[in-house]
Amino acid sequence: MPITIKDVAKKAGVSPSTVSRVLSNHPRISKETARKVKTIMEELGYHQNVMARSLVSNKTYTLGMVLPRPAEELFQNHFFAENIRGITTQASRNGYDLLMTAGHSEAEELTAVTRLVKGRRVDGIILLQSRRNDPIIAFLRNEGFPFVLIGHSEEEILCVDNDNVQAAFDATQHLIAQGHERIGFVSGPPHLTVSIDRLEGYRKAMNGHWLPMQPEWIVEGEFLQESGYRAMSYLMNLPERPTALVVIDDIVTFGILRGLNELGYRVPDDLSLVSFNNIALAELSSPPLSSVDIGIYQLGYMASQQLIRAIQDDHPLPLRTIVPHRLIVRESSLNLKRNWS
Amino acid sequence: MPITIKDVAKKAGVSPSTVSRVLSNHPRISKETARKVKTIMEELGYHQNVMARSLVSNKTYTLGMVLPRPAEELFQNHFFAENIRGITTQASRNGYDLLMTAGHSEAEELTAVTRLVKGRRVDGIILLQSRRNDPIIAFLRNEGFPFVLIGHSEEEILCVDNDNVQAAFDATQHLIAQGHERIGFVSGPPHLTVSIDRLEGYRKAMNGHWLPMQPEWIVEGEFLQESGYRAMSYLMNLPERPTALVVIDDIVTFGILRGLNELGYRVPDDLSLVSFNNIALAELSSPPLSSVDIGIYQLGYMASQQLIRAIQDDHPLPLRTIVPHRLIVRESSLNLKRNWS
DNA sequence: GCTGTATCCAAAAGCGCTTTCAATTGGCTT
DNA sequence: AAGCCAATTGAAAGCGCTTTTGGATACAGC
Repeated sequence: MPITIKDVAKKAGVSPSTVSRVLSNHPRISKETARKVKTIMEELGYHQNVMARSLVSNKTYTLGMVLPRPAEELFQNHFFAENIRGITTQASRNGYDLLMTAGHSEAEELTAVTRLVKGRRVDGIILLQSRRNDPIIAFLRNEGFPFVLIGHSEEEILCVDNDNVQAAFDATQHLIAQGHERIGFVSGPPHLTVSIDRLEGYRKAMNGHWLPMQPEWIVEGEFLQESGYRAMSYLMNLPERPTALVVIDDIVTFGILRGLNELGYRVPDDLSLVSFNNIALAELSSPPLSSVDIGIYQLGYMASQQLIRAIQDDHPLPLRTIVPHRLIVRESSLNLKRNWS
Repeated sequence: MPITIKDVAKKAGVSPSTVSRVLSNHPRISKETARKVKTIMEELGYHQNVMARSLVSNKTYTLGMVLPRPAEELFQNHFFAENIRGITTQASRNGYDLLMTAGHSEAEELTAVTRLVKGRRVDGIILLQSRRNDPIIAFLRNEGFPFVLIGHSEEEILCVDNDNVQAAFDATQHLIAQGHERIGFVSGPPHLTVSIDRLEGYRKAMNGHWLPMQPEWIVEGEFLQESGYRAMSYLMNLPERPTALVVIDDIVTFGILRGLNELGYRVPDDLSLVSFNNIALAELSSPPLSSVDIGIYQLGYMASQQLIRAIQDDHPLPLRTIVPHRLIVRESSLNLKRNWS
């Protein structure tokens, strides 16, 4: 039988309401009473029943999240783990926990979110991926329920994202600074905003330096190793091939790297490479990859923060939060002789 | 104002208790009434308030978990993501959700767990790592609160783990089958059970085939790339060096691989490698690594399952669940000429 | 016709907490 | 001394649900 505020109240010789007020640091309670009650709580080992509090206050101090379905494994894993870390850190700093639920199909995901929202299980929802016309977003908007999207959206919703145009611009700029003039771009699926934005950043940088852009230097693919492999063999067989590549994702670069290895080309001597996301592996590959760190931890951190703000005050927030990126230069894009220590 | 069972009851012309019974599929309710009530619930868009139910039934249908603090990044990320996937899949299949909370120090972790347990926030706890004399384990045992540990423990608690002796035996056996006789073992920190167990498996396999074991072929280190690098340079400088290695962790193998690369050795021709955990990267490296898949997803899955069983029925369960491993043979241990397709 | 026994449902208590409303006190003013 | 205000606390209602208890109805057996 757990200890309740009644037990504390009785022992302290006050009413349950007083104990409750002590719990929530109510201002109109005398210091003396507060201290006395707190002592008794310690003594009795009292702990607040969260459910009961939630029921009456209609607040759960919990953020909800639907587990993303397995997608591009490697990046996803890294992204997911880092992201969660950011989310929970900021959440727990504000007294919130994170509730996760799984959905193995789009329909199930919606059901799960509905259950969380309608069942008053959480105070807000964090969304990790958005599809076009996402029914979950539609549902949440319709309910007027607080939520934040980590990623890009055209819609008028709270979201946290990177400036991908600028990121690609920076990456390209870096290659240009290393003396490259023939720079290619290995993109992802062309309908994704991230592909579009990064391509634009690449274009901007190239144009800014009056560098020619051959259409055949721009290749589209998936976020897969194979895509990189294929792009590599295509590009290296061009009569006038690029000396450097900006690549949409580290995974794709691994494919390129593997292909180059097989063909006996060396990185960065024969081809310099810069890609995106700076997964842990980027540092471990040989040579280590230059990569744009998109601040995954911070994406989670900011999302959590913005969501909690949205929950707590009704002031309209700036809808879009941009998390800064950072180009991490490693050997794959350095115009130096390799220098293994 | 959300719709409650009272609203449903009124509209259906029954009492709230009847609605409640319909919700929980109480047997003593007529099919007809049940159908009628369910129709009304649909109509009104009723959803059960989870908090209220939890309050009275003293069940939350939630499992709790403390986020591991950042450790060996790469493996952790992979492990964590896969693990969570396993946990939530099985949990949601049983109508449970997963609540995560963060602790940035050991003390904070304990506080967090206390809050979950004493605040009746969750029905059980999943622990991801165990230290010697883990205060969290002590606390949970003391409370008699259901929990499961993913990993090894000497104590009499519910846990889910691999058979690491057998796994190492299999890995070594495989190398022997490939014709190797001089096989080394690159271990992890010597006080960890996982290191001890895997070393034992290696020994068993070697002894089983009457193969000599040089003490200098056994090297201890950390779960770090650098450890592999160092082990490699040590081993390759031995007068009688091994032709194959069993390595405690894929990350360590990456270090070995990098070192070998620098020195111009080739894998598997000059040195064959088998390691553990089969992280996503193992497949992507060149050459792809042979690795023992320890079934991370299933570790989570089983942990979730065992915990829910422990929560739901009081029957004593088998304390230890062993998740099967599987050796994935890739090029790093194949005694063939490399054959890139 | 009366009791027995199923079956189905309603009434009401209560889970542990917050919060409104009112009561009590002591110190000040007039 | 009466009145008033502020500060502090208590009583009680109620959040939405489950569950116990018992009432109503129907039908069988005596």
